[in-house]
Amino acid sequence: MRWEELEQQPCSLARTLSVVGDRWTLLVLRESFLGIRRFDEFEKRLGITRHVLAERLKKLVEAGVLDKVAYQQRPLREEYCLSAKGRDLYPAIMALVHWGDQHMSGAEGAPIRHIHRGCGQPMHGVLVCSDCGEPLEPRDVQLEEAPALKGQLLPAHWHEQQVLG
Amino acid sequence: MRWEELEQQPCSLARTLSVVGDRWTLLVLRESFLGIRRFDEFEKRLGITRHVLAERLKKLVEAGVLDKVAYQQRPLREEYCLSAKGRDLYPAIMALVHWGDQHMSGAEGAPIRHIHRGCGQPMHGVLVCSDCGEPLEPRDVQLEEAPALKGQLLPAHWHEQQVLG
DNA sequence: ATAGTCGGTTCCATTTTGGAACCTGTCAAG
DNA sequence: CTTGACAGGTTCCAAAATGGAACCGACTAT
Repeated sequence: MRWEELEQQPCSLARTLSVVGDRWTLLVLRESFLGIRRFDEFEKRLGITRHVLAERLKKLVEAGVLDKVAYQQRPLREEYCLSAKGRDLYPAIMALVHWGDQHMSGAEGAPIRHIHRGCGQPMHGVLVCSDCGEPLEPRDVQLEEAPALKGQLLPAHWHEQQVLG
Repeated sequence: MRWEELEQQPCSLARTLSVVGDRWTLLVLRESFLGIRRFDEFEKRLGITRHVLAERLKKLVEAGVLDKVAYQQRPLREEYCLSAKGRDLYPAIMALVHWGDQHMSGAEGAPIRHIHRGCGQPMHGVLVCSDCGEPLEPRDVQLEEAPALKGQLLPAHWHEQQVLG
């Protein structure tokens, strides 16, 4: 499988990774969530090369994750703003950040604390079932292939295994 | 910034990406969550080259995300099992999958449906506040740099902006 | 003796990245 | 009216990562 094929794969993870699955893209989006919108600000804050930054921004715009919006004419200057589709990546980014907080922090603890304005407390994101609200454990989630893909996605005998923690 | 420096950065997202932030690693972990454990199974199901697969598995073992466990002697054969640290990536992977389900599915809908065994319903993961249980919106989360890093992580005037959706 | 299995390693051509220099409009200062 | 600065790129080359295929080593099965 090569990279261009990822988007075509019948797997939502692969399809997501075809948009955000590389080294720099998620860091660009982190900056977007912090309010960074301009080329040179991304460049300064990330230390990314201009070449790669231009390419990533272009891809994110093509994917509809960022919108290119003019903020002045003469000379034309545009900035990159999160679209609704881009903002929907927030849970994924928070989940990755929380894993880093848990498993990759030194003795000093997490670099950034998150305070929920609703309740005023330090917090982290917890993934729960959209139906019953219980925290999700891998073992509690049963997978069902879409009818058209029966037998193509899950390993043989998947239903007999208790593999997920 | 080059890639080896990522792990050293005072940012939990960058640190997480130093482990799982490349094209193939998350797909390897997807297979792990489906119960795949052996080299040749990863290879067959992913279409990854043996070269890259060997390197990714080695990195994941070094990072403590997978454990290398012998399943036979003579000849020694080992398989790669998710550790607790690896299983903690489940929320992040589910969040990425859900984004793909929402934004990258064609007319046929999501390739895989998730049923919560607890409540028996089709569901997806929702990220909620660990303290009050409300769904998380970017605008509701206030960021505070750790004392030692004051002024180094957030953009100037971050607190004056309403940027996040 | 021969073939097959599993888990790799080696080699080379192609792609992607890092790093620096250069380009294009526009304004502002000297 | 020349010089410099600024924002947002593009171009070029060397270095690193990847894809693809072949090879290897320890064993087992026929």
